[in-house]
Amino acid sequence: MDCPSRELLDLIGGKWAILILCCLQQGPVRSGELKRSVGGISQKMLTQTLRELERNGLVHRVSHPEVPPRVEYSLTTLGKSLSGVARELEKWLVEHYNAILDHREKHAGSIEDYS
Amino acid sequence: MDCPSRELLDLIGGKWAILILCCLQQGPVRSGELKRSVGGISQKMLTQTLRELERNGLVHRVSHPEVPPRVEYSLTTLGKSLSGVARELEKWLVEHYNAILDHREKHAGSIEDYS
DNA sequence: CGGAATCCTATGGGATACTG
DNA sequence: CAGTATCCCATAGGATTCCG
Repeated sequence: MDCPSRELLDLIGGKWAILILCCLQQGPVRSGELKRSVGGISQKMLTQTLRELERNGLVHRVSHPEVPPRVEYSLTTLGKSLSGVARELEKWLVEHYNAILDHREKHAGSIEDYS
Repeated sequence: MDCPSRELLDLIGGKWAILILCCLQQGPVRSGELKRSVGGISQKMLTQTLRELERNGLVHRVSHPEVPPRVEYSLTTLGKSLSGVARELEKWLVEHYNAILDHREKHAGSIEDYS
């Protein structure tokens, strides 16, 4: 079974990629601010995830040769189009999240209770 | 930063969930056949993922009281609607996958090469 | 045949300290 | 300030075996 969706999930399925993409939707953001606005992300994962996004052409990195250093990240065209997809995901979830929660509750404990 | 997309990824971000949902799109499939048609999945992950999908109301499980046992899985209404979202993901990916691959190649080795 | 129960490893990800 | 380098752990997931 080959299902391209899987590939996409490899791109954005990590714990932080989507959050970062969301944070970049408003325009260029510099590293430190990005870290704060994502919230809870470690320095390591911030860099690592950004490198990955960069490698896939979703995020653009600009390093200003100043001191102290200043680095800004922004979405590429490709990244913007992907964040559009992310909004589709959001949309689906907010529409159906209650249904999921409801089902979980009904299912809590019982095994014989199908819907 | 809260981004509902993340929640959805928790639902289907695993290694197998999407594949299973795809395999169920054609209609009810029994366990063994599902395992074969997914390909490469272990017994453990098959059951585990199905239980999770079931728990979230995406998949429906019917056990026929026969011997040898026969169990069939199918998509619920919710599951079907989700697999629709999956197709959106697919669509995006097939449209942009080459762009991603191209970018990766250009990026291979160079760090200073932005797009 | 469908699945539960173990055991085990690979790795995603966190905390921390150090550099330019 | 931005990033790298370690160290460490929790857990996702694979292989295998046993049960109705």
